[in-house]
Amino acid sequence: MVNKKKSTIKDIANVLGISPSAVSRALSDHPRISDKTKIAVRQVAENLNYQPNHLASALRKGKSNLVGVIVPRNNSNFFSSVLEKMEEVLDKNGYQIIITQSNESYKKECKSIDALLFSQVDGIIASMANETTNLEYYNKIKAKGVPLVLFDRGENDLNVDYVGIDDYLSSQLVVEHLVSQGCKRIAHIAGFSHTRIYKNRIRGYIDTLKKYNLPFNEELIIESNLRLNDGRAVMKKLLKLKERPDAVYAAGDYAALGALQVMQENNVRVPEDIALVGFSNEPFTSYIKPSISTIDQHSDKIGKIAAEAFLNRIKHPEIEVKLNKIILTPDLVIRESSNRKKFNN
Amino acid sequence: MVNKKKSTIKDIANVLGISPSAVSRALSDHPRISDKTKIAVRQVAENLNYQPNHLASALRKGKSNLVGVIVPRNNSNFFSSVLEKMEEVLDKNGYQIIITQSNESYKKECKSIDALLFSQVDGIIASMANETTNLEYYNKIKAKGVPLVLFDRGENDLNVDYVGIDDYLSSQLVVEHLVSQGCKRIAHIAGFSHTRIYKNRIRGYIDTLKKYNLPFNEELIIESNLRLNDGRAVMKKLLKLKERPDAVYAAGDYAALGALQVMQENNVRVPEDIALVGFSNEPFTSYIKPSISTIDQHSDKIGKIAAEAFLNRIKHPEIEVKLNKIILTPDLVIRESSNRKKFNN
DNA sequence: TAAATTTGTTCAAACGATTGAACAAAGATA
DNA sequence: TATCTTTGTTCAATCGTTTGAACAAATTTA
Repeated sequence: MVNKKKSTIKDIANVLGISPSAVSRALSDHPRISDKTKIAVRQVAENLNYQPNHLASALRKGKSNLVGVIVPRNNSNFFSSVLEKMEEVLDKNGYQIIITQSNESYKKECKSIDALLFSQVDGIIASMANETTNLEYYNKIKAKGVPLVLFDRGENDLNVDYVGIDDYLSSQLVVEHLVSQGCKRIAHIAGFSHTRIYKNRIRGYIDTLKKYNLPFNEELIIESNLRLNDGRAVMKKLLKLKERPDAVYAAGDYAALGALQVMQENNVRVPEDIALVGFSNEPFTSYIKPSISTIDQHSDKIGKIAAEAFLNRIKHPEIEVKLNKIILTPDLVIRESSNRKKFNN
Repeated sequence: MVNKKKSTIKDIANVLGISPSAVSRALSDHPRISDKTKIAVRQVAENLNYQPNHLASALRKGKSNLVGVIVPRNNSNFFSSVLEKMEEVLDKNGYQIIITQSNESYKKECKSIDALLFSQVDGIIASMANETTNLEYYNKIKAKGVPLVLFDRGENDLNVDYVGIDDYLSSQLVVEHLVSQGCKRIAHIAGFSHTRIYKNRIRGYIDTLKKYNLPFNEELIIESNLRLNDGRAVMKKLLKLKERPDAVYAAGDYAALGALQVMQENNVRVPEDIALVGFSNEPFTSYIKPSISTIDQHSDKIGKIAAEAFLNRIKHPEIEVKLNKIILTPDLVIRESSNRKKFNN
């Protein structure tokens, strides 16, 4: 018969006839405790199947060793890859992750923040929902003195640590590549410009067009939620233009996929008639025919750096919290959907 | 200047000149507290930006309102969809989820279990790693008296609640469908048979072949990890057989995709030369050309039912823990990769 | 040998919320 | 008016661990 009652530090103390504090110190390897006692305590702890009560120590120590992470959705490879790396780094430092999903909803995001603060997390690492424009809730985190790190989707106004890639440069890489493939009328399936990262991608797109003296055309840039169906809808509009584009740059891979489907349904050859580039390097972009060129965001690095930024804040609480941006350089992955010259590699 | 010190029940008591216990009862709407006091307490709590300390109440009450979830990986749509629904149901009942990933590794799974028990979770909902055959760690959960619910990947020997689909029936549906399409030599890219679900899929496959008097051929069934590259490798082997199969049933969508790639690279027409069916209804199966027929596992229902099974255990701890299987009926989603007759719908 | 230091341990007060029991005041009942 | 209930609150213990301070015993130093 298994004993279901959880054993405590007190039980160990009773067995050995010493005080609970001695046991506590023995378990945490306090220098003032004799080796003899330490060994005995560890032995008894093992026998009693002792499991320290995290709640009690967290309460006493004022820290839970829990880190809350908020992601818009975790079914994209980008986020699950970021999370995996984050977990790895934090785990090594004795922290555990609580993951919550905002599902791109502002309301859900607020609930997540409340839930995390309620759980007494020692910090929050978040990527903001698309919908979020009101920063009140994020300021609540700061007001509580809980370290906050943003990644991918962040807002400068919050003045906290941020990790992401250079979105402006990403667009520049994409447009320059398309230009090198001979494209002259480049359309952009954009994200909503109220979100900083999408605004930057739009800016990069427009500026680079100008740099190459290509006409910037209002009708070639359409903002959307970047889901598969948004990509489809936008592409249909683009195909209806009197003058079709000869390249499409989508600010998200799912939108790019939707666009590709519509092009294939309309017998548009990719990349010969219209070249296509996506964004995020979701795995499926390499699976399908034609494979889709895209921007790689270094998800593993982002996860690692965000976790380290948090750890740094914890280690040096004296350093004033201020905007501290870490911007990674994106990689353009050239695949079939935009490769007209057929490189030999 | 924002006050970063977190306010406690005591602070509220001080402001109002009442005792902390009165405040505690007021906040939990105790009938013996006057409405006047309740209103005043809520008012002050609001003003002080009071956030209850979950650790303290959890410690006192002996329950954390945390549920640990272990998934092999959360980058598949199946698991993220299960998780989403689980979270929804548990959230409504005041529980929060801590997600950990085993990455299909037994060692990581043990670490996850320890971490969750350490966090004093009130229960664990898990889908076992492929690698796991030793149930010692899962028994540890039971020994601690922590409710355990398994989903998708589970073991009967643990004698706990289990939610999953009927794997045997899934194979039956697939094989019958392929037979109806005129296929006679059906290969199976199988998962490792030491895992119960894959064993059942294999059994269903073999039995249904027999039912239709089709020859069962050892060389047509190959076990693997079911990743994309495994699918590729197995398909290459199958194509090298003197007598090629005319249908391939893969026990996972990624393996099916790998197989599809290899077939396309070898100019095998799908479904005309070889029909293909996958398993799990990952979104990409509907995106690609040809779209892949697959088995839908009702991920949302699984998430919901698993969460409810946990809640039920909590509500009725007196009921003896025993094997309680809930088996859902799978749906076969017929798409282009196996549809030779071209239905008109 | 007395005083100072080191070593190993215990004591008791925290951490913040909850809760059974106690109790005074107000209202109802006899 | 005396007694019983009800109402609204306080007291004090508790959950399991941590930690500053105290202290006795052993060891070193003067």
